[in-house]
Amino acid sequence: MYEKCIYFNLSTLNRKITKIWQDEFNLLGLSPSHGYLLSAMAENPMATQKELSEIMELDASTITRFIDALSTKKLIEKVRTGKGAEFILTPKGIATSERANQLMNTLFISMQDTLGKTKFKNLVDDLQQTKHFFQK
Amino acid sequence: MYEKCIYFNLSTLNRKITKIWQDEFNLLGLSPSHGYLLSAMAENPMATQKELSEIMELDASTITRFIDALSTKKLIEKVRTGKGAEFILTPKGIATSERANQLMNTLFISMQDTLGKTKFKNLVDDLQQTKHFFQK
DNA sequence: AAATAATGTTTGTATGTACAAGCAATAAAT
DNA sequence: ATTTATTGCTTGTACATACAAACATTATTT
Repeated sequence: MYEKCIYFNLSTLNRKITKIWQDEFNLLGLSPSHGYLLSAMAENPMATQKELSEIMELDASTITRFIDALSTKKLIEKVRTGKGAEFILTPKGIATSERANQLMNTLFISMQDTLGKTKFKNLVDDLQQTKHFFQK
Repeated sequence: MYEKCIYFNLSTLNRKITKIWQDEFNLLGLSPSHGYLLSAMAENPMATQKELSEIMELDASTITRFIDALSTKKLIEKVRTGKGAEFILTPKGIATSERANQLMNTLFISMQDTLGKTKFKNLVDDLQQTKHFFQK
C-alpha cells in the first residue's frame, strides 16, 4: 500500500535491521546504541559528550542517558572537568568495546552476504548521502 | 566514523525523515503512524486489526494502541464483533484521512524535489526490496 | 569585579514501538 | 457437550530517543 513512500519503507526497514542488531548486541549485554557509543569512546578518548553526540548524530541529552547506562555497567568512568566531562574505559569496557567492534564487522559481512556486495554498498552509500540532505 | 554501517546510516536517516514527517503531521494533530493507519483504514474498510498490522508492518499490540488513540480523538469508532473488531471512520476521520493522503503526496513531491527524481526512486525501491530480505 | 552571554550537561516528560503474558471468543477433537 | 487448541485483541512493561527547561561553568562585556 505504501510502496512508494520513503517514510514507510525506511521506518519498516529500520525496525527490521534494528531488531537484528539488537539480538546480536544483546549477547554482549548492550543495546546497539550503547555498543556504538562505547566503541566511539574507545576511538575518541578525549571527546566530550557534545562531540560524542555529533559523532553519533544523537541529541546530547540522549548521550547523557547512554553514558549513565555505561557507567552503571562499569564499562566507563566519568570524570567531570569543569564545564565538560571526560571518560575512561574500564578494562571491562575496553574488552567490551573490542567485542562490539568485532560484532559490527560480523554484521557487516553478514549483510554483505545477504544483500550482495554491490547492492549492499550502493544502499549504504545512498543512505549516507541522503542523510546529508537533511541538516540537524 | 560509521560510514559503512547500514545500521548507523539507516537509523540516522530514519530519525531525520521521521522528524520531517512528524512536523508535518503535527499540523493535522496526528503522528505520522496514526495518520498512516487512519488512511489505511479508510482504504481497507473491512480490515481487522490483524490485517491492519500486516499492512502497516507493525506489531498487533501497536495497532491496538494506535486505534485507542484514533478513537479517543473521535476519528474512528470501534465495534467489537466477536473475536475481531471493525471500524467506521467518523466524518472527522474521513476528512482527516483525506488530509493525511494529501500530506503524504506533498511530502512525496517534496522529497522528489530535494533528492532528485531518479535518485529518490532508486532509494525507495532499494529500501523496499531490501525490506523483503528480512522476514517478520 | 559584576552582569551577561555562551556553552555543556542533566532532568522531566513524552512518544513510538516491541515483547510477553493474559483474556476472550471461536473452532476442533474427543 | 466438554476439553483443548487456535486466533485475535489487550495490558503491563520496557527501551530508544527527542525536546524543553533547568543548572553549572566558563567567557565576554561593561
